[in-house]
Amino acid sequence: MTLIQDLESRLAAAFHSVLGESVTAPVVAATDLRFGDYQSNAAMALAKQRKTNPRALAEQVIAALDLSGLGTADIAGPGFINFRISPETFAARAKAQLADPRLGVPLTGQPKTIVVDFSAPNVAKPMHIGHIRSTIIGAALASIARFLGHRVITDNHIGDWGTQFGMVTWAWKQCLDEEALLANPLQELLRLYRHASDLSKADDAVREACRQELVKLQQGDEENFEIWQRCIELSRAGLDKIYDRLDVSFDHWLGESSYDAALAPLVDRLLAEGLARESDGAVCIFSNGDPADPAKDPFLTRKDGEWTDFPMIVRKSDGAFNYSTTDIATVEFRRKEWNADAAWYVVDHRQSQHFQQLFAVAGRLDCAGMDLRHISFGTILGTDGKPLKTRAGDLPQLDDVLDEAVAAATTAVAERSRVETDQERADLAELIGISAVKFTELAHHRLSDYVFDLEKMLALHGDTAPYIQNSVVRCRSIFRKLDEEVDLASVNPLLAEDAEIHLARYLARYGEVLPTILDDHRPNLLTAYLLELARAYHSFFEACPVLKAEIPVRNSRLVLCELTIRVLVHGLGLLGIRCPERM
RNA sequence: GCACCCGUAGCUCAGUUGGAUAGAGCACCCGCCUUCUAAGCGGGCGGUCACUGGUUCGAAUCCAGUCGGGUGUGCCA
Repeated sequence: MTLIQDLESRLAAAFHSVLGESVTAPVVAATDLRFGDYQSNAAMALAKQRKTNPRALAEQVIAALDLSGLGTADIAGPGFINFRISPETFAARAKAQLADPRLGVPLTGQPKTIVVDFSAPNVAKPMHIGHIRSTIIGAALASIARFLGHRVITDNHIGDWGTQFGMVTWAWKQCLDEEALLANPLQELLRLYRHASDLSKADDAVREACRQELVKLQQGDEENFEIWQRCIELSRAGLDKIYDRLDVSFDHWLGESSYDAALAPLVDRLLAEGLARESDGAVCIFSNGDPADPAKDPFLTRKDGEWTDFPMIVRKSDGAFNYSTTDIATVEFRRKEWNADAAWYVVDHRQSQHFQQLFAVAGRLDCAGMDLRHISFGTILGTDGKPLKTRAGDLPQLDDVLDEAVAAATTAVAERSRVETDQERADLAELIGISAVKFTELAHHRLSDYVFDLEKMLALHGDTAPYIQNSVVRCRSIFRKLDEEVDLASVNPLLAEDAEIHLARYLARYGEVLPTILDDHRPNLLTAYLLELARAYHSFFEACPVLKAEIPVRNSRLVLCELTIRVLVHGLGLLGIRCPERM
């Protein structure tokens, strides 16, 4: 049980004895430590409902409140109830947390089967900087949900059956450079894609030819299928390399092509059941009048002063299926085969309209009970405040960005690091460079656009991954210099100094912070917490010598050190970030 | 036109169901390494939370409107 849970149940009991009925009395971490450790505003809210005096109610509740073994409570202002946790309580918490493999984090009361759909790059194109948000946020949310006790299935729904394959296939037949393909497969595939893409923008005949190549592929043409297969193999190897580097993996790689066989029957069924109909040669799903407000209807749009149809196209007039078709087939598969209760789509905000339609369609099918979420995110900007691009006007490739980050980290390591061998320095630079990129990504609110600034990301100080990693490294250094075995499990910590109490206070919050992340799918709540904890540790480190302290105090401090390492390493681990031994 | 997202310190960003004097980091200024890793610590400077109304004991947060920015808007994904 977390401190908040403990306080809430005791507070609820006190309210019950005063009011004679059950009420919920939320407790939150205090907004300002001057007021205490935790606070509840419940007396004000409940007094308002009952039209009584909030302060008087709070006083009655406090009189009835049993906080034995926790701390004290008092009333402030119009009726805030402030809780002050005793150092002894924090000490006991630290001891228990150290003995708990879950570090004080409760399991969810309602475990669900959740499919997390993230990353999902288009095959035949190298991953670019835009893929990093989905990949990093998705991986973090998946591992957090899993740790909290959900059954999580991660699925890389790669784009391997869409229009870009028509383009690549067309260009492959026109101008494939076999030598270049062997030397650098992804670059050659990208060249082919760009070649076709550029030409088809200017030339309708090329555009049509590309479309036809896709139709042939989807209809089982042997030559096109062979080309497709080779593209997939080559691309997959390139993608694996990047995922290794990012330390990201998936339970499944069920791309669009996995659903190929389901597409035609799906469209037939939609037609037969009257859920879709033909329009301009395409098969489309239209509004069914729900919701009644046309502004909220994802199948309507306003044009020339009238609400007009904005259908979801499930079969194009050329006969090919598209993204919408595979997505409907995919959600049905996840429901039926995996028995999923929920699916989280970690995809950028520009596709929100698509997901509104998809979710509405799922509701009309057998997926009605599923909790479908579009976990959208904003755009990555350059330092000029505009969407990040290379000089050529494309998005920078992810591998190049990671290389740049590692190069910057290499310089920093050369200047600062205490590690000795070249190999250690190279490993450390790779770790720090990539950690910094990942952490920066996770530290932002996912919905806001953010400026991608390598220099700040790899800063030697400030709110960055290295700041947290450094606190772990400093902490580990103490244990390295400790010249005896200490049985930390048997230590009963004593907390006297402010810095010790403050550190223990933040350690106790780990189990309170983690579950809140899933309320709105916000990994940045965890980065903020870890930064606070690292800050508390650095302050403690300066103020409270460990090895020089007398035995009982020293052992207390060792408990705090060990627990800090565990929480920081665990928290960073959930975010997909490792800690070095030294730096 | 319509829909969605955003507007907080010079810069980059936090701010959990509405809470108390709105917080970090960077930059700038002043201190701290013969003592466990200075990628650190302590202190200072810095904001009319875009604007206007409303809801109430209380609003950066909720509602309405205005201004500014971004994104999407029938066969791309």
